[in-house]
Amino acid sequence: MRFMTSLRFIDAVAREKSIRKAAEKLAITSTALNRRILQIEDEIGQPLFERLASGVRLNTAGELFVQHIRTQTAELARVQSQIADLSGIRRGHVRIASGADTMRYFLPETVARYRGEHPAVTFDLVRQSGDAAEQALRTLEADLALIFEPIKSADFQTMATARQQLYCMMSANHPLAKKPMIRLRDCVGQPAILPRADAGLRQLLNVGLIRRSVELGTVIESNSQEFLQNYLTHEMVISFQIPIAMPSDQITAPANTTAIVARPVDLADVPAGILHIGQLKGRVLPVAAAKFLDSIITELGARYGDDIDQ
Amino acid sequence: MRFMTSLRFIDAVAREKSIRKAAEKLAITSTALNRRILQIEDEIGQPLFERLASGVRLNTAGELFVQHIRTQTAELARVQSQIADLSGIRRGHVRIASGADTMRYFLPETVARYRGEHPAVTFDLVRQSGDAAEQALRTLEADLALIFEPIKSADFQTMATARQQLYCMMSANHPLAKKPMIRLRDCVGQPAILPRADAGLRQLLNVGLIRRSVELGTVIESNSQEFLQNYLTHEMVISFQIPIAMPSDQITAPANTTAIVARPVDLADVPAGILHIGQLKGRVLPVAAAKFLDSIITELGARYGDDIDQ
DNA sequence: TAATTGTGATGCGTTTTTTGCATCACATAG
DNA sequence: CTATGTGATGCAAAAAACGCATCACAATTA
Repeated sequence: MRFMTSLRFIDAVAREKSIRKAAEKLAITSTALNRRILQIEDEIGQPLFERLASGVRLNTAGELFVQHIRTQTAELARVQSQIADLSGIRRGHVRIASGADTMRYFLPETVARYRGEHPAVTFDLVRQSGDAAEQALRTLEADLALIFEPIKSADFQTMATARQQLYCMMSANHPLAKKPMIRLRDCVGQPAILPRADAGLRQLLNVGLIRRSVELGTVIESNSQEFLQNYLTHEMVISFQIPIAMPSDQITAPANTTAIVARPVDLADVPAGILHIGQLKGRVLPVAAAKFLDSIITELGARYGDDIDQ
Repeated sequence: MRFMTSLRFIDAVAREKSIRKAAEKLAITSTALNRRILQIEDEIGQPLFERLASGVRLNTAGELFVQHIRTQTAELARVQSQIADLSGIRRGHVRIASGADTMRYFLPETVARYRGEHPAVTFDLVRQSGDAAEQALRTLEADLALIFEPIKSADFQTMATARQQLYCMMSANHPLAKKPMIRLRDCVGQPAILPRADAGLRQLLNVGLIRRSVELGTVIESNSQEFLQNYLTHEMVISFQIPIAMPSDQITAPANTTAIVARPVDLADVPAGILHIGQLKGRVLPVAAAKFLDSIITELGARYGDDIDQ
């Protein structure tokens, strides 16, 4: 959209905090970009940026204006999506910010099913921490966020939730694999490989560990789900996971049929965590995003039945 | 604002329903305007207008897009107003749609007082019927509307009301001027000069006349308050008015001290009408408009005390 | 029926705006 | 003090927007 160019540029400068850096990203010269900014500032009647030796920074007026730019951009996307929807084929672009949990199996499957019905809809899937995902909603870089546990922002509007019980993951040969249900006291001193502290799962687990005064032998911390999962085949360690991040056969499989097994952790030790699916409060989503949200809710319903909530 | 040009142009074409007519109003050639529209349509990916032999008309996509343009324009004005407000001096522009009643004395006085405090704020005051005023709010051509009686649209958000008793106006020599309170039966067959049917006052009066089975000798109808008022000095006729449309001395003055006198109509015959002050539902007003609304409410409170409501 | 009027679309030369290069002025870090 | 980064600015080239003349089409009028 040509008429949005100047606004897009200002947003870019605000994000980069530097005209030259933003210019490079936008593939224009800094002079052209600088002039566009000066022109808008002239039209507004006062500067939007403070000029520092290290670059630029939004002043109060700039904050207001950039906020306006972002909502306007999102609104335009919504209207375009709505217009495209008139022609029958659903078009559009859906931007999702989510933790790693749902990126493994849930989102690939759900997105694939949706794209099967609406091939003209494209997706952005950004894996990030819960805090970052909430921030992405606020800056309108994302339409939807899927966050496992704690929701911190009052701007987050939960559209659906799913209760997720904690599971203990280990090699099928692991002694604990014989137990159908894991108590935290069984894990005392067990070598463990855990997600990093910014993951909702880790925070949930920590609460349980403190409550039961259990200490694990944490040998590795990683924010890579792939690493956590694959490491289990190489060393006798335990890990933890929630169902939505596990392939469907792993939960139900009896011992010794798969290399890695999952055993539920007693809810008395660690209560079920909540996976929140939501958007920015008060925002009207583009058609494609709204429909995909329906799709997510349907899929959660099919998987977890009573454990989901709208 | 330069980046709004194309959008403003499209809005103009939508209103004029003709590219050439809009071009004339915008002081450009029809070719330039036509090309801008074609360009936007190209970017959107589908036409916004139907081309007819008599001009153009918005299609469904166009309706959506123009709605977006109008809200964005209003939003931009709000943000600009907010930014200007940062610098201390309150700037901005307030657009008011109102019936004739408040245009006589109330708005001139209230606007003057407000501009005394905030000289940088400018005003548009459009006198129109209640229906037209509601329409102006919807198309975002007005920020505030003052409407005496019936509110028809669900999009109208009442921010304040003032009860207004009907008054009978006449020359001080008129026989009815001797009565301190007018009953409708006193008016049977009286030559009267009334506002036209689209005025809220007329509708209110009609209900009373029908209920009491009274017929007036309606000799003149006019939508000009000036005419109604001034005609009373030339012929022995009665007219009707609400307090807000009368100079302050006319209500209280005893007979024979002014040429024209006002006498209240018994509330048992004609109930008090409601003056509604409101905005488009859900809209966030620019700073200047919001503050002026406060000013209106304050002024109403000072004049009518208990008879106002928020 | 034919002429006229009014509509939006388009080719082309002109004007205006935007862009990029080179450079300046300034602040900060080494 | 020098080196390196920043945003601002003069000037010429490139790009976009504009206006004129004209076309094609439809509706209205004679």
